[in-house]
Amino acid sequence: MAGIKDVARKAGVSITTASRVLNHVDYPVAAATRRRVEVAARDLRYSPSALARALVTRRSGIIGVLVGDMVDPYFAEIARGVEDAARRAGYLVIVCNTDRDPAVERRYVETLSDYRVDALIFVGGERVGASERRKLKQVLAVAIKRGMLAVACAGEHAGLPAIDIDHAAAAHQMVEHLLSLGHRRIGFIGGTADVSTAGQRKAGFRAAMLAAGLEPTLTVNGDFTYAGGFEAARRLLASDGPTAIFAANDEMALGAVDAARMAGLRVPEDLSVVGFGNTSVALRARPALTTVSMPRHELGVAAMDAILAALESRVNPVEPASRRVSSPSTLWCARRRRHSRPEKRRVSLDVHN
Amino acid sequence: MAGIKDVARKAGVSITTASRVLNHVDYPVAAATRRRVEVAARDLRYSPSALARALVTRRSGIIGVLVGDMVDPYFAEIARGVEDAARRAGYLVIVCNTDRDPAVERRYVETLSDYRVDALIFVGGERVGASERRKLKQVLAVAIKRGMLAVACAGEHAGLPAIDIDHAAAAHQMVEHLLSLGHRRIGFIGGTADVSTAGQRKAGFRAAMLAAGLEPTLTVNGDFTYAGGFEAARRLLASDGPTAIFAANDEMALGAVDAARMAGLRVPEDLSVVGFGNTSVALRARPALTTVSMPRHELGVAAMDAILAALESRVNPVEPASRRVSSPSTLWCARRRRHSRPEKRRVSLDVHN
DNA sequence: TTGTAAGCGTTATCAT
DNA sequence: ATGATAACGCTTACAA
Repeated sequence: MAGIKDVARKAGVSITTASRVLNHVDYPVAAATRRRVEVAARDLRYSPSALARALVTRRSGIIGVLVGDMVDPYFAEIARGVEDAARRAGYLVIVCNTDRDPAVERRYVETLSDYRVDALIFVGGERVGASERRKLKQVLAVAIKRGMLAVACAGEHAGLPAIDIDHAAAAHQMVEHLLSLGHRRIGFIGGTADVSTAGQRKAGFRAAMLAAGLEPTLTVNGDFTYAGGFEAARRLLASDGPTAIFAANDEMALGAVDAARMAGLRVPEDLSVVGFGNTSVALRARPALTTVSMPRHELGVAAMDAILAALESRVNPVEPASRRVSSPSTLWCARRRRHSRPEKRRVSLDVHN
Repeated sequence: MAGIKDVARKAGVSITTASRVLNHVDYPVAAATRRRVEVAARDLRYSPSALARALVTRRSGIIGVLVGDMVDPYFAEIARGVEDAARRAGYLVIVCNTDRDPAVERRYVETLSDYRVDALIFVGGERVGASERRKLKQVLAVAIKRGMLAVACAGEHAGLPAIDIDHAAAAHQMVEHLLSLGHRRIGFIGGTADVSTAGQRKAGFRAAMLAAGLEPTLTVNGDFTYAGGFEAARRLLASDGPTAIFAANDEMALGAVDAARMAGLRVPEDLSVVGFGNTSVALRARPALTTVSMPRHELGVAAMDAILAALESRVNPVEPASRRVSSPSTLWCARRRRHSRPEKRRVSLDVHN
């Protein structure tokens, strides 16, 4: 394996000079010398040891991404965004599947720490309450104190600064959309209490209803599953017939659609059902679901960009300096009638601290 | 950041001794000394530099996985299998999205090579014909000569040994299944010619038909898309009505189903349609599609296991020694009639060279 | 413009 | 059972 030493020898220069030609594009080196080194490197198929380089520069050029499960498109799309942004900047991405297990997360954080990854990105909200969380936070705190960067993306995680859409604002928008369609009796199917984003969505729903002078009383909690949505909708429809149901995620919305049909209602003629997340399953449903679009790919890109910015300026992203990023969330509206165009509204994307 | 030096000092021993305690579990070290080192390491939160270690041991503990697009569940499931197996063995996985672009692949191979990853796993078949392929092969050849391991998984790639199901055998099985159902006029919708596995599937179809004394004349080529399957099926149905259609992938099979319905045929009563790949879209279709099950997760695991075995014995997986692995492919049969159980048949999984 | 030499944090080879 | 010390391949003051 040809090293820089070989290149230097073949070019008849010192290792230092070779290094300068190979790395610092701007460093003053005689044109002839530069040429010789470049030729030598090519001839020898010089492959710089990123390991050795990382050891001395204290920059590995590797980013660790922790996802629940990369097979889940939700995580995959975000991870892909991270990877795209990473590649553009010359970084590599290590993907870790944690299955949301805090113990696994902790072990990964330790290992990635050993590899001196430049940053950690936790994708998706954490499941709160687990006692293992404490250990994870500790390990993470140590890693961060040692200079490692870490952010959460699309969900809260270990109290890290988070790159996320504003779930409350997005939910707010969706309610306004329903209101503009003439709906007044709007039901809400929330998620489980242990997921922070679920609470934010519900808060947005309530705020929008109250702002319109309506009581947000028709709310039931689901568990993010199709079955949970089905059951929750059944309850909502039994009690006091809403004309629209807003589910905190698409899966539950789909369950609600079927529950409505089971109850003899036509969707969307008799009942409007909207979701959150614009997952592929929602788009393929018939009729397609109106849903809050989460720009997952862009969120991944934004997370990586935040890391990049911090890496370059050596500013910890925890600092207020880098709180805002640009990508918007949109409302993805299924065509309710022929010829109507999908509607889009902007919702700001923030870095929460 | 506490290094081994700090641990050694705090424990009052030499770096060598500290290293021995920390790594070689079996090396003879006085119990008391061992204890002191362990305590020191814990107190200092010693984080061994995997980089430094990799530099000297020439083993990075990192595996590079190249996929077309990690958002595609096809790739994601295989990559997840790789990651699962890697984690068990203490390896980390760098995931690279190539979008099947040979130029991107080449750059990734170079970069991963610089990072001295222990092995490369190319997931999914390559698109042949591109001129960039030559360069890729060259770069790869150099990397391999330098000791890097490389295999292909679920498709051929750069002539590398491949961990894959036997596509021809699987297709053969599927045809036999259709024959056992009484079908004689069986149509086949192939994939594009530039994908090697497509050719293998068609070969399996032909062989099975001929073995049954039937002429495999009803074959049309598609392009792996829903639309392609639709059009191909239209042609098949127009010419000479088959009672069953076997598509080289699920997407095309779905297109065929709709084409049949458009032609006034009931599926599966009037026409049986089967696919290949048991992708989620096939399983969610109504009625669910009978399809050849590709054990994607297991393929990923098998690929990683092959790498692991070679890594431990320092045997290049190209050698005939490690050609066979165990996981089987199965035929996933949708329930055609009530109460009938999904049927499973085994198809061997081989490492092709 | 170029070179010398001191690390970066480990492991590994000899000694003792 | 334990310890110097030389690599590993590179970057980077500091000189010249």
